[in-house]
Amino acid sequence: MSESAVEQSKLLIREAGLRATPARVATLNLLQKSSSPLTHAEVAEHLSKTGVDKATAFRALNDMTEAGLLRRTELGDRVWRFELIGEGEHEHLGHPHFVCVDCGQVSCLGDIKLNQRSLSTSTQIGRITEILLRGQCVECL
Amino acid sequence: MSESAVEQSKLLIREAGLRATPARVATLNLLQKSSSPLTHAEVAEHLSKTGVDKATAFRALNDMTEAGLLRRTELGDRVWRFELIGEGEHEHLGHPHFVCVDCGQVSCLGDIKLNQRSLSTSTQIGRITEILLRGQCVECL
DNA sequence: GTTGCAGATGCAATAGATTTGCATTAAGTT
DNA sequence: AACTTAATGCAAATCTATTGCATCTGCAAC
Ligand SMILES: [Mn+2]
Ligand SMILES: [Mn+2]
Ligand SMILES: [Zn+2]
Ligand SMILES: [Zn+2]
Repeated sequence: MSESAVEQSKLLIREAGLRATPARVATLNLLQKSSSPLTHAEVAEHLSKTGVDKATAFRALNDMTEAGLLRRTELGDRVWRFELIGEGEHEHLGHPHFVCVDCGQVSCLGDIKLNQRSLSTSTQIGRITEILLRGQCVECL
Repeated sequence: MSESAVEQSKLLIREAGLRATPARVATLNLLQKSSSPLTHAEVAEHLSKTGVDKATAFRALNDMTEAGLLRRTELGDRVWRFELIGEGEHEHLGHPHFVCVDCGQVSCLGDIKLNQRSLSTSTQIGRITEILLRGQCVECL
């Protein structure tokens, strides 16, 4: 992890109104490098190598989520996952995800849209802000 | 609950290879009348009125799910929900659901489809078997 | 560079949903 | 009616996440 990346994380954290502690900086940097959302356990295990308690890891994730730096979602396996909120992304309007029901692999998706007919159905239900797809990944087919 | 409905439930349960106990019959009949999937707690509370323990309610739901009578899904709020598998429905290929992130209301949806572009994206990911939409229901908008 | 203090952390205890062990009961068969 | 084995009741245990509290530390002000 480059020096500048650490400094940039510290800035982001402070801008969000939180103190830039080692646990938070490490968490943010870890999520920055990850291509899919990470669970509390995954982050906690990473941080534990530097002696950080899992309660602290969890609080780092929750606090940064409340502060608007991260997004927290539950993808159907009863475990919270956290990911960085991208530059242009709206805080509560995330991108779609895919979860493999066999191996548990999670993928972040780009531009998934409903067809016209489904869209009109959906407006009668309310405002859709999140799409989650589940199934079998190519590995597990 | 009509006599014939009870007898029909008993038959269904026995056909699935399970004993037709009062707890299971009551569970099946309750789910039959419900228009959206019910949680463990909701079913357990209903059954508790007739003296059924919640562990039994949980086992009734899990056992009938394993036996192929029910479908169990987690819609993002860390609680299992159960619904009858319809006549024509495939066991693992359910219908889409919508969950209101504000009030928690759950709706079963009919024919939600992805648009053509998203469909081709999805085949590169794997086989989609379930779609979950989240957002705000009309009540909460 | 030192100080002060609100915010952050460690550790253990707790919470909420679901599951499991085990002795006892009862469904379905003979 | 008796028998065999699945199902149940009750309590204890799991699993994931949260919280209380004493102690520590980031960082802003001297
Ligand atoms: Mn993502
Ligand atoms: Mn449904
Ligand atoms: Zn897979
Ligand atoms: Zn609502």
